[in-house]
Amino acid sequence: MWQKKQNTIIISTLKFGDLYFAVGLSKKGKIIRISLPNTCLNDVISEISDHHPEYHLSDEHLETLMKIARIYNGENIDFNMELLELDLENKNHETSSINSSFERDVILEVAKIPYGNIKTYKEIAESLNTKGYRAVGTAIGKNPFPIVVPCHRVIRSDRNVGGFRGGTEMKVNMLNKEGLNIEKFKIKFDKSIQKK
DNA sequence: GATTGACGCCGAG
DNA sequence: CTCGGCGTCAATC
Repeated sequence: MWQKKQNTIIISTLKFGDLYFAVGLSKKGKIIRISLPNTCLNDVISEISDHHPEYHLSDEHLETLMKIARIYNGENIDFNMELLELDLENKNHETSSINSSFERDVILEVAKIPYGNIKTYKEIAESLNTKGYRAVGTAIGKNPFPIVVPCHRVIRSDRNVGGFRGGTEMKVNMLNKEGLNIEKFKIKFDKSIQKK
């Protein structure tokens, strides 16, 4: 006689090539967290379950997972941002993914960066009218929706690629697949510099 | 309060 | 070019 927990989430996984992908969704069907790909299935699951301990596995949402995998592999595909849980209302709820309006504003700003383009942490900060460049970096570091919200397209002002949760290697690989030239972790001059 | 960041800038070597 | 040191600000302890 257990009770059905409202906070239980659904985790779906997909193996694409030799990498596993995972996505966590609320009962409402909104995406609350996306994991970075990994060769270890347990790792991609715990990347989500660490934040949402009560879950059950499902093999639904394969379409969503396929899209994520293809974007990761450098394809330019549309992703419906409406699928992401960006509300702050369930702050104390298990099914919230974003913790503050600051984080939300940062995520929304990063989401605007088009395929194959880059923006600096400083530029993101400036469009939010703050000088808290590091705070912006920290918020981006917590991005619950990597790949889909393209935090891999945010680099440092000195043109170094900067940090990445999944390791700098992964960030460089993703940018390469989107057509950017990188040498010694620095972005080389290319077409995408003429943004704005 | 004090410390910690996926940062930025400037000045010294 | 690389380093330190300091500015700055949100989150965390």
